[in-house]
Parts: sequence; structure tokens; C-alpha cells
Amino acid sequence: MKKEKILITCALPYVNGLPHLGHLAGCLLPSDVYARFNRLIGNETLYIGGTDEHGTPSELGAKKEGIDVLEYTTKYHNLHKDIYKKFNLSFDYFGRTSSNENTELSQQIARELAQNGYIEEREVEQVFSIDDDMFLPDRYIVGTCPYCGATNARGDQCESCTKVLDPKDLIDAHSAVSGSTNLEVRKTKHLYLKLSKLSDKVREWVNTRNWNKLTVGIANKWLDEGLSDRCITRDLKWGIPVPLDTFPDMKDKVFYVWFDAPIGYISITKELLGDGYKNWWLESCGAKDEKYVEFMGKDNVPFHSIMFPATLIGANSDYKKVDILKGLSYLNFNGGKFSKSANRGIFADSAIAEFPADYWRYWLIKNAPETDDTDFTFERFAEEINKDLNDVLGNFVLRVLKFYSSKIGTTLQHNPANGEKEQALKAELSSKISSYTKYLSEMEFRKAMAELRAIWVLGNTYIDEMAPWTVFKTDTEKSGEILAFAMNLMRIFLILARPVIPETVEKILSSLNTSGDWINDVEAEMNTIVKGHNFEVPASVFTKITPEKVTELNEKYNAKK
RNA sequence: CGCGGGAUAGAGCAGUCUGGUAGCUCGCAAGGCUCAUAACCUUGAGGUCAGUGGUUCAAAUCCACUUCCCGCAACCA
Repeated sequence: MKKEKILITCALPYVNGLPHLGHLAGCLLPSDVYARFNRLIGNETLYIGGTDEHGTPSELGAKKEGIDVLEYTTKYHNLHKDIYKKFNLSFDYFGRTSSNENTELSQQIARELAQNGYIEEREVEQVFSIDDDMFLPDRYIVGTCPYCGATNARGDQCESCTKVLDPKDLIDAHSAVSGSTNLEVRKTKHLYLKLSKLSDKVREWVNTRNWNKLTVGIANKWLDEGLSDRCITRDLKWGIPVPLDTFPDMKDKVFYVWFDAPIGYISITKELLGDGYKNWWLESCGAKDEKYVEFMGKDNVPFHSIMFPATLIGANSDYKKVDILKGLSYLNFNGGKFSKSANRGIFADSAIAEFPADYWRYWLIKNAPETDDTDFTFERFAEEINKDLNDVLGNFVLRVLKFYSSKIGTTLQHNPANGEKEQALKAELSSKISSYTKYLSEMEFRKAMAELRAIWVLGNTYIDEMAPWTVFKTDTEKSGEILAFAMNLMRIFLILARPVIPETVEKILSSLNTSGDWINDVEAEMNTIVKGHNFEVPASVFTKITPEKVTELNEKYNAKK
């Protein structure tokens, strides 16, 4: 198989607050499974993640906790890092957008854009809150909707009647930060990225992409409506300062988070590899032949398909741009959204306290929201963990190992059987492994998991048909050979599951006293565990989730409203 | 007429691009097995493919319209 070079990024979660199952399902876990899979099949893989830290929510969050913003984002960055480690996300590096590297690179890209004539200074009017001593984003101005009379309308939109508003339309407008009505409209200067001028180049580039229908549809819609120039700076303290050497009028301004966040992919690589980042990000330095895959929630698709590529195209045509954009839908919780304020849903820290990472990983990948929003319920979770992991895989492992060790011992006295049945099974297994591998390379996670489960079932069917417990009574040798064959099957089942449930696989493979990266040649791999091989019987593989536990969880996490 | 996704057995989904006997998992029923975590294996029941109209020898699939659900909607990332 020809080895590929693969760069994988996962949309950077906003640092403010902890991620919930939706974030894991829609972006973090799929990217990790894909990264692990690529490493296992021998591709040169770089998997980059991090936290997006700048912007108003961080400033306000820090104020609320009474600490410095950097202290605040550092605290939450570490919480993210810690929790992802517990979920076994295998980032080659998990960085942050508040790093020096990101500051330098974002400033450099802004200079490049300015040199190429894609940045323009404009004077705009914005609402300033005198008591808060800050400009307020539209969203942080609330008041009464002039159309429907709702009293909680936001400056950008009324949530009751969905009408799009201008903050100046609001009746009794006040600051969402402090409640102050002491507001005034002030003039302020900002930098605009001239997307209108970049539109043709972006379209030309989009046309060369082999994206799926959804992504192309979103991208073309934006292009067809015409790209508007977009403000890339803000009047905030917490952000990357606009470089005054190039933009002398921009004192006390910072870049808008959406400008610097995706640049974080590049700067985080640089933080890890130093100048080696060029091999992954500059086409002239070897990035031309690599495959760059981005994972994100569907809300992020416009920014990754249009805004970020436009920024890179405008700055320097040598930057590597995305090849495959995997946008996923949302995971809901019992038919509603996850909500921290309403205490609905399960967040990453509680999730890992309830069940091992592999349970979550398996379920969330098997039910990845690929085409439509997907509903999480504890009932479904328990059902699939119990059935697939416990009954199909876990039970197969134990029934084989326990029988052999109790009747014969923990040192293998037999070589695997190789009759007609076994030949047929190996052929079927090869074909299913090809499909499974294909689905994983194409990021078709649901189909991949269905195929993996079907592969596991082959083990139980084989054992049942061959009935080594019956054969044992008359032909010990034959029985042992059947079980030896089953142990080799087991090894393959586990190796194939490595991208998804790495912790369990490591544990059981180590009991089996074997290992392996990936299965390319079934015939050869089926003769790995042979006469003389020692193994241990693991105490357990998975544990079932009881109905009582499901009831308890539903109450604990407000699953039933 | 904002954009997109969805509607297929009791539940969750595939199949729709490229029309040709409606499929998978769970649940349910019957049988088998008794090595294993009351697990496993086999078989079966269960569907006017959201609705209406059209194209066609033939429509879940193509076309038009309608209904319902879910997201997104450019200063919240």
C-alpha cells in the first residue's frame, strides 16, 4: 500500500467552559479515530488540536471569576487538555491560540494581506457602554423587541420572533454585561478583509475541491450571494494586538477571534515542530502532496470552506489549504439541546466519571451525526454498549479463553485449525476487512462501525457451529485447534478496533500476549498465535450497564425534562 | 417564496446519485446450544418507503406540488 502524508485538524473548541458530548461526537472523536487509523495503517500523520481563547466571552468569564484573563484561559485550557487526555484523544500537540507563535503568525498574515491590498481601514459606529468601559458586541446589548415586544431581544436578533435587528432599534437597550443603560454610539476605526476582491480566486480554488454535496452547497451559496468585506478587528483588550508597524492607526485594537483562531492550526504546528511546520503548511516545502483533512461541526463549515481559505489565498498562495472538509451535525440530548444553564445534558467531565472512555468512544462513533442531528439517550447508550461490546465482543473473548484455560491450560498446545470452514471464514473476513478499511478511510464512521460489529459476530457464529465443547469430548486435538483459530480471530477483532476503543484493546492484547498495528494479510495474521504461546484470561472485558443505572442517570442529568 | 438536512417495520438507521423481488441492528416470537457476562447461534412475524399528482414496461429511488420535524441565517467560535 502506498503511504500517504495526512494532516488532520479538529476545529478548536472555545476555551470558555467544558465541552459536552456533542463536541466529542461532532468533531473531537471522529478526528481522533481517523488520526489513529491513519497511523496504524502506516501513513505519515500529524493531528493538531487546541483551544480558541480570544474574545469577549473569555474577558467576561474572567471578570466573573475575578481573575486575570490569561489566568482564566490557562485554567480552562488545562481543563480541556486534561479531559481530552482522559478520552484518549491522540493529538500530536494540543496548543492554544494565545501563544506567542500565534501572535506572530497572525500579525505576519495580516501584513501579507495588507501588502497584497486585501485589507482596508474603515470607520464604523458601535455601541459603547460607559459603565462597563467597553464596546459591546451586538449580542451583548439587550432590550425590548420593537416588532413583537419580547423583553429579552438581543442586539443582533430577537429570539422570540426571529427578526434580525440593529442594536439601535431596541427599546430600553441596556448592557447584557452590567445591565447599565448608560450607552452611547461611538465612532471607531477597524480593519476589513476585502473578501469581495478575493471572491474570484476563492471560487476558482473551491472548484478544484472534491468536497461532498453539503459542503460545496454551503460554499457556493456564499460565493453566489457575493462575499462581503469582513471586519477582522475588535475594540478589546484580550486578543492579538494589531501590528502598529503596518497599521499605525490601530492602537489598542486586537484581531477578531475568527481571524486568528484558524491560523492557530498553523501556529500550533509551529509550536510543536519549529521550522518543521513548513513541511506541513507550505506547498513549496512538501505540503503539496499531503492530504489535509479538517473536522468540524456544521456551523463551522462556512468559515473553513470560505473565510480561512480566503485569508490564506490573500496572504500567500504557498499556504496549504484544506483538501477534505468533514462537517458533522449535532448531537442532541433526549430531543433537546445540551444546556449548561438549564443543567441538561452530560458534560465531558461527568461523562468520564460515569463510564470508561471506550464506552463513550464506541457509542459516539457508531452514532456519529454524519447526515442528520442525532439523539443521545441513556437507554440507547446502555442498549448498544451492552449488546455490542459486552455480548458480542466481550463475551466472545471470555468464552474462548475460559474454556481453553479450564480444559487445557494457558499455554497453547495446538495450532489453529485450517479446514474448509476456516478457509471460507478467512475469505469472508478479508472481504469485510476491506470494506471496514474503506469506510474508515472515507470517514464513513457509522458504516465502519456496523461492519466492525459484523466482523465480531463472525467469531460467535464460528464457535457456535464448530461447538468445541462437544468436539472436546471425543477429539481433544480438534477442539484445541478450533479454539486456537478462535484466538487468532480474536486478535484480529481487537486490532481492527484499535482506532475506536484503544484502551480495551491494549488491555486484552496484552493478556493475549500479542500485538499488531493493522490487518493486511488475513492468512498470515491468522497464524500468529500458535502452539507454545502463553496467554492470560482477563478478569473482564466490559461491564454491563444495568437498568437501575439508566434510571439513576436520567434523574441525575435531567434527561426527562 | 432565506438556505440546508430529514420523513423507510415498535425503536434507531442503510438503500435514493446510477429506477428492476424493501435491507441492517435492537426489540418481539419460536427453535438450537449449554463454552461464556441469562450470554451465543438459527429461523420467523412485522413496512400502502410522509401525502398527492406526473414520467416509465417498471418508482423508496426521477420530476412537480403539499405536509410535518431539525439545524443554520455573516459582530455568539
